[in-house]
Amino acid sequence: MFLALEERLRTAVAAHIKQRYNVDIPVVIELPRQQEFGELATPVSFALAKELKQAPRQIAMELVGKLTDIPGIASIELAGGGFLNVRLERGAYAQSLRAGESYAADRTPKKIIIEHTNINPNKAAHIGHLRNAVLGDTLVRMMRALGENVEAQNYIDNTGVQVADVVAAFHHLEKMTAAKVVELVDNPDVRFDYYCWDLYARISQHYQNEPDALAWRAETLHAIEADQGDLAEIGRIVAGAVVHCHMDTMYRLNVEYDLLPRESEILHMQFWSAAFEMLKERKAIYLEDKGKLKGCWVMPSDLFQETKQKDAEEEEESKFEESKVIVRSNGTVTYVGKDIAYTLWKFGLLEGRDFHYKQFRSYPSGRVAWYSVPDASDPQTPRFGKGDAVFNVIDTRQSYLQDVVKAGLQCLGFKKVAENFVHFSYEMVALTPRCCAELGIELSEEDRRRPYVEVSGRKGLGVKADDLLDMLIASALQEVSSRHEQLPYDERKKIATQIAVGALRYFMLRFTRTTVIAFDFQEALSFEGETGPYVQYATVRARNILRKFEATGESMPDFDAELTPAVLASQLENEDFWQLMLSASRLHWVVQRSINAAEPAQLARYAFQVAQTFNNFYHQHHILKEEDPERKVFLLWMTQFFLKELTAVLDVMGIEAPRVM
RNA sequence: GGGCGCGUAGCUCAGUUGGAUAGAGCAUCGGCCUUCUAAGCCGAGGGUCGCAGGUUCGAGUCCUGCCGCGCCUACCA
Repeated sequence: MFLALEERLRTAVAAHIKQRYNVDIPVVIELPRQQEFGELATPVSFALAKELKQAPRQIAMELVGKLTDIPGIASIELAGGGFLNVRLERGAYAQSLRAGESYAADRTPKKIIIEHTNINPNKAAHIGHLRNAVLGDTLVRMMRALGENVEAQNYIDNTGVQVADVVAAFHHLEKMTAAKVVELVDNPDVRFDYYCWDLYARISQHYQNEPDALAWRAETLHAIEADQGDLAEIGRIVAGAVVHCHMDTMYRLNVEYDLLPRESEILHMQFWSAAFEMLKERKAIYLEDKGKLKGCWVMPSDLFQETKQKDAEEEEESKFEESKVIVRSNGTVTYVGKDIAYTLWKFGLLEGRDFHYKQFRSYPSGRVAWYSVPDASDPQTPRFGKGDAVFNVIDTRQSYLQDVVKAGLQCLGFKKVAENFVHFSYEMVALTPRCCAELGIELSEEDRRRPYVEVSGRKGLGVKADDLLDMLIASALQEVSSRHEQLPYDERKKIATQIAVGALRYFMLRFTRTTVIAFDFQEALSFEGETGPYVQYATVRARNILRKFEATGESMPDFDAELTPAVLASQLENEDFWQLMLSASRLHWVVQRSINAAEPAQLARYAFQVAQTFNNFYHQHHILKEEDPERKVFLLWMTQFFLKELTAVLDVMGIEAPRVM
């Protein structure tokens, strides 16, 4: 609703400017800094002043006189040096909200592929992976809220170095056969992903101490690629079991997937050979015949890096900018090469190549996660891939590689496609030195002086996702139990879990993508202030009002009959009421803005602000004690409206609204 | 060396594609529970927006230079 009004205003102003001044300038619509200024504002007169060489205030005055009769808008006023402040028709606005007019996309949905999570299936998920999954899943939900057709993919690198290292560790350090590893997976007393976490740290340490052991890695990688023997078998077991662990962990956080494409199938279906032919044909890569990259197929660096002009001397010195190897001299393809092939598939550009699919698991929501298999697709398989746009949620450290992939698309002549290939990057989650101390991790003198230390799977340095979630649940459960002793344990546990997930998802979302999260237990475990539970608590308060009202024996009024446009208009003269309703009605507008800005943190911030507005309102107006019957009916409807809207906001963030708290 | 990013209150962070008086949370101090749940509300103190120039009606935001910090710059992924 708000989104539609903003759009209407923008169009009207732009049309008028075009007609009267014959100027095409972008009309910026913003929220006024202070609410007394109205609901919307535009500084367009300033931009126009520059264009027309006239005083902004003069232009603004002319505009005010002409911009009348825009439906839904009560007035436009001149303010300051030339701002146009816009006030909405409160009654009409409320009327449309009450009638349940909601956002409806008036365009055909686009197919959007969002890849996120992508954890190497060789160890438990940690807090860094959580940021990825929460950002990715929230992006998925935001796009769906705007009506897009979204496919959530979680890419499984089950044939890479990381899996190989753990496989080698099982074989060489643990002396386990494939059968023994299966026993371990089936042992209910062992958390397999945690076991692998420790094992991975162990073998990484072992490689450091005895570099000769690195031969194990090569041997294992070879076995996995050839898909033969006990090592390959262990590889399948490890990757398969750990993926299940990750899926369980993510499901605890309300994260669901549509498709798990696996690297083994990208190899098996020979996506690469098709991509290789395309790249060679388009001369995007060439066979290096000299220097240290002799024998490799490489992509020249100028294709994916913008470099300044340099004189010969500098060129001589520059040993850092080199071509990117796509195919190694031994003929094997690098990760980037595979990713180019996979990206081509995502856009439906790998003709004649597709995965085969089977069901991986189904969720209680009804969604089914599929995964790629080497042969024999399930006949029920939906259509995967062929995206209009692709978002890769990958941390910023991989920007370089994502640039190479994008350059690959451009070189192949897919310019438009490359524009719709988005690296949705974000900064890492690091540990504060204090956090390391709490975990009992010894740091070097140098690291202790840093603001934060990078999480490292190789070093086993990190906070596991499930551990953090367990801590949050335990903490929330204590609080819930102290407040609701009489509730059955299962119920309390369920609420505690909702609160824990709310706290965790909100924590991961409230930072903008470019901010390094220096993880701190105290901050992450907080349920007060700008947190998920604060927002959840506001919904519980609203729910309590409605519940208490019904407990008095009164039945809910017939809002349709009682809340006439005149009643709405008169009640909304109260500024508090108007601000709350306005604030709660902006979800789609905020989602659209968050997507435009590529910044889910804006949505989190909005949720907090709406909750804050409600809490303020809650303290000032006692609804159940309201004596004016008309006002009481109105406030009950407002409460209901607020509850519905804030619940919807939380849902876009993947956070549930608990029944009680 | 080059690329990307960051630097805003004691701490952690926002700052709406250049706009109106720079905002939150935490922490500190002071109020508010016989009230629809205090996981809350109200109030106070706290700022050279890293530094120096520039662009303009207007700069925390854009440009240049410098300082500090982080990441990337593999025939690993």
